[in-house]
Amino acid sequence: MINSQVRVRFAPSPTGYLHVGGLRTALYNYLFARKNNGKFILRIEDTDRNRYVEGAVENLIAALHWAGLNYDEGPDIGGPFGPYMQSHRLEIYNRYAEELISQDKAYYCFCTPERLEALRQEQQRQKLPQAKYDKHCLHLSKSEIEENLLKGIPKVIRLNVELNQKIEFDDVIRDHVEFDSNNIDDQVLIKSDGYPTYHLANVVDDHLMQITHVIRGEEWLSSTPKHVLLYDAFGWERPVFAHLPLLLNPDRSKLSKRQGDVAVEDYRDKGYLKEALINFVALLGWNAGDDKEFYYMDELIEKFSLERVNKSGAVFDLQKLNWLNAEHLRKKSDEEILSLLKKELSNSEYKGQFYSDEKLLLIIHAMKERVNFVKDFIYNCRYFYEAPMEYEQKAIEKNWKEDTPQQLLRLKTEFENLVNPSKEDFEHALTKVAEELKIGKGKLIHPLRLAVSGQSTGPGMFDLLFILGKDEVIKRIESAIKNIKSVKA
RNA sequence: GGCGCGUUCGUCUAGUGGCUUAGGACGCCGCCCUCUCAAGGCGGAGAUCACGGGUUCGAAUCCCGUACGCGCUACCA
Repeated sequence: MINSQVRVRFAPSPTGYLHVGGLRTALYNYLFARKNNGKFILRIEDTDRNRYVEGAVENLIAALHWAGLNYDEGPDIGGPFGPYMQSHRLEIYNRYAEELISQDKAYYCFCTPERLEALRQEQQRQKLPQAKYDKHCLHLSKSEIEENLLKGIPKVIRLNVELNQKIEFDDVIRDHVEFDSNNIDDQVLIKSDGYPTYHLANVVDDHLMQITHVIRGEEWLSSTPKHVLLYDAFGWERPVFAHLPLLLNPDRSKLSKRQGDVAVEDYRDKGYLKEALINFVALLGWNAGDDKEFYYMDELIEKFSLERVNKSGAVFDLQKLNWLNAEHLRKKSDEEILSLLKKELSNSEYKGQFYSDEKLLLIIHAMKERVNFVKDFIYNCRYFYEAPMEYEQKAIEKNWKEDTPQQLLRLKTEFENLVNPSKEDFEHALTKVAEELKIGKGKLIHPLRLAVSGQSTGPGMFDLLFILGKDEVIKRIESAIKNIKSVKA
């Protein structure tokens, strides 16, 4: 072990999308691998034929790539220990299961689902503390087994769990954990369709792929004794185990679809930045021990350690994610945001229109401190892209008074005299009007803002006017004056 | 039911026997800045550290018990 390289894997079953809990598991594996100059492997655990979902693997891979969790070996890129899709490794599992049988550490079981069901019911009726298979087929004679096999009676292969054994293992996160083998069922290893169960496939592959650290969700803690038994039965060295705390709904149940979005794709489509999602999810169950909350991937790699992972579940709090998203967005350069904004625009109702990079950059600069998402650069300030169709009702009542049309008219003529006005020119013009009318600048700014943007909030007045440009400003003042008359009539 | 794991402000968490009148962050509230909204700055409310016993001069921190929550208990992963 001293010289062995760290090798970890993310081993999802392809359910159709990448769960955010899965994203965090993948992230911790990734961080641990990168931190230790190890390898990060993607392995698809598709051993349940009933759960086959078209395109699921492709989705999973796309989500992982989007998040920046690039693996060193995997189904699409191969590697020295492939194939990385369990459904392509069936012979391997069967070979190892047979090996166990030859050593009496596993056995064929021909029991029908009906008998199993009846057994379960009987055990329940007797209120036995634990429902387990009764090892009926363990006691079949050699000839009976031969005969059943020859007849082609459906069979499974079960692990032969010895009674009265103490099974113990160490977990980086949970410390020492102990189980009594009397509580452990003779787990099915190979199903009647010839596919392995998770337990066998997982252990065999982790060994064959030379996985050194098994970092997975806490839901696997209870099955770890079965895995430990398998490692021991094969005479293989156990990996280091690290069982991660679960991600929870606000009501503290396991994070589920019912109570919100759980797919990484959902968050991506809602406009969350991958940097923010990664940052957020990394902090759900781990921290460096200091007050730092804002991280980029390379800093996470540098600081990460399994020892500092928490034991208890963490609620997925959208408000904090939103804050992190805004933080990450603000930290981006205007040029970086520009390309994100252009992509967003090409998917918006404004996709046919042309907006120069110059103008877009001005919008970005003006709005950067006021947005949480890239799409807010469009929908929080539509007035940059089109003249207002209507005016905020509350703001009309507050800002548009009897003398507003006159004042706007006065501003309009003043603006008309400007030649290629800068932001400052607009400001001087407005100041001049305010002085002439003997009123505060605010008295002009608020009605003007409403006239020109339809809203009562936004970036600084003169930034707004400058970005819109003289001609557009004048046009909007004119139509606002008309609207005031009809509104106030 | 059985087995396992967990339990510090609403949420994410710091804390590994004295530095703690339990610190930070999100959210909330207030003030400042200010043409609005943000951002930023300052401040506030918010946790008898689940509960009960021990150990100790001293416990959120160690031990035991209880409660509650979650996970597993499939030829699902």
